Amino acid sequence: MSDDNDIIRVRREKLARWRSAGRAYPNDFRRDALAADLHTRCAELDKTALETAGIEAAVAGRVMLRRVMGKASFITLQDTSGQIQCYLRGEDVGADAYQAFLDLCDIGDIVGIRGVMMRTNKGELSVHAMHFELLNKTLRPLPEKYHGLTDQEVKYRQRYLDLIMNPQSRRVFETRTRAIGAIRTFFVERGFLEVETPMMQIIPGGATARPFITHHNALDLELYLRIAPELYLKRLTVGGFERVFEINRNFRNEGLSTRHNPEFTMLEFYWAYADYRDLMDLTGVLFEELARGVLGSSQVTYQGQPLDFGKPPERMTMAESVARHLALTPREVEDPERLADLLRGMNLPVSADWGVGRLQMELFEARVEDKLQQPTFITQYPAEVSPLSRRNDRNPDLADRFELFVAGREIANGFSELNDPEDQAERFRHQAALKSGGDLEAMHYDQDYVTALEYGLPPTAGEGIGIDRLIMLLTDSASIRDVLLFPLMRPRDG
RNA sequence: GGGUCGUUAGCUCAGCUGGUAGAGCACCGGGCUUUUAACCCGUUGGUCCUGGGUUCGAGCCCCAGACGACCCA
Repeated sequence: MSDDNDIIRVRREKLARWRSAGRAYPNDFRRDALAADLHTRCAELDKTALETAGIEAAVAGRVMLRRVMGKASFITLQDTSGQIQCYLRGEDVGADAYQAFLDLCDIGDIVGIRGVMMRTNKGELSVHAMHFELLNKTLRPLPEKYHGLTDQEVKYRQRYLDLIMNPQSRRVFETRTRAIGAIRTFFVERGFLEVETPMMQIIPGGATARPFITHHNALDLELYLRIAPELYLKRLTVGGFERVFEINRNFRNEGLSTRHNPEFTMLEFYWAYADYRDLMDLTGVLFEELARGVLGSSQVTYQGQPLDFGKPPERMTMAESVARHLALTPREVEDPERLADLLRGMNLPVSADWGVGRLQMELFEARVEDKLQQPTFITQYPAEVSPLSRRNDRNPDLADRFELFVAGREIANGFSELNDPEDQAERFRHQAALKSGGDLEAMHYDQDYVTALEYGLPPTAGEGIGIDRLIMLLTDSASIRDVLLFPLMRPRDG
């Protein structure tokens, strides 16, 4: 980052010469063609056909490569669509402009070129320049032209360099945008209304997580960055928006990892007169359509592992999955003593007040979760860890809830919503007790939300899908940082 | 939080058993009118991550720390 190396000093001198020549940082160059479009338009035209066609083009972009051969030069220009070669000669662009190119223009600079399409002897499509103009003299050199930028940290900290140098990185973020667009279309087509709900909340709700705290001066009020939009979206369902969704940021005050960034993007949607089984059906369709629409195939390769989104994901209860992966009998997997022994045998903490469901879930997280490679729905979560979920009709200790796992990771979480205000009040009281007992992730009691439920939430199902993790799957990215344009990084000191 | 690996020129990387700090690209000067990682000739450029220690002498060995990547919890 230092300013005192020779390369930057020389470039500053070139900038000074450009300024004194009169017209630095011009703003009037108008481009009429993109590199990729020129390649398409001229694909069928050979060298002689182009000579007679006389196709004119004005291109602009960043100089990525530069090959000077005395009185003639080639540069490789990169714009938003791709790259195109340009051919410059003094006798075409004018002696002064060509000299300015030789003296002032480096790799990385932004230039504008007007000329005629041609092909070189080797057949490469090029813009034969009739006009050359420097549009921005850059002061810092780009990363090395052949190896490019490979340093992970620099890619994250200076994403613009990554985007200039690595078309694969560009593609990841283009895919991200296309996928989110496809998700929007999917829900809009099915009658869901996209809404925005508060990011700054007086009571952070909708998930068990530690929030970020901030302060509103005028009201002298502690505010929390939201950990989930859930309780607001369900208020809207009370209000008669029977199908709503939101794609937006959540904030959770937890550590950084290849799967966690403190701010991340979540899709949540709520669907009145549906239940958690309807959600699983819809989710299977969504994932298949996304893979097909964005990647062109329902077969996805993630980190060398084939994933099949072409058929509905397998469904398994949590108890079944634990029994299967730990080779337990149906009787054993319902035996709290047996389950607690297993946990203790793995050096995992066990609390005396955990029921069978919670014990199963701890074993699930320890031994099963990361083995679920193919898309799999795990159903029947313990009600005690699902304070916003409707209880199962046959077993009130279980919730009508599922999570979707792909490549060993939780991607989605959905359930039939708890719309019994008295049960909800009871669950909040339990959460508040945990909170005062020191559980930093437990929920607050949200009276305003209970009041909304007292006006009547229709029977509703709701789901959240972690968009970043989904994009990781679709782009074969190993780290969440690879799908976030600006992941949180510890500041550099000095 | 634990483990492994890494940090050397603007960039990508070498650097032997501890003995004057290296290459390619970029930059600078020269040559070159269809090159394409252009090429040819000649230069310039260093807080070897930081701080201690061992040693006649440390990029290299030892200790501590910072930062990063990966794996694990």
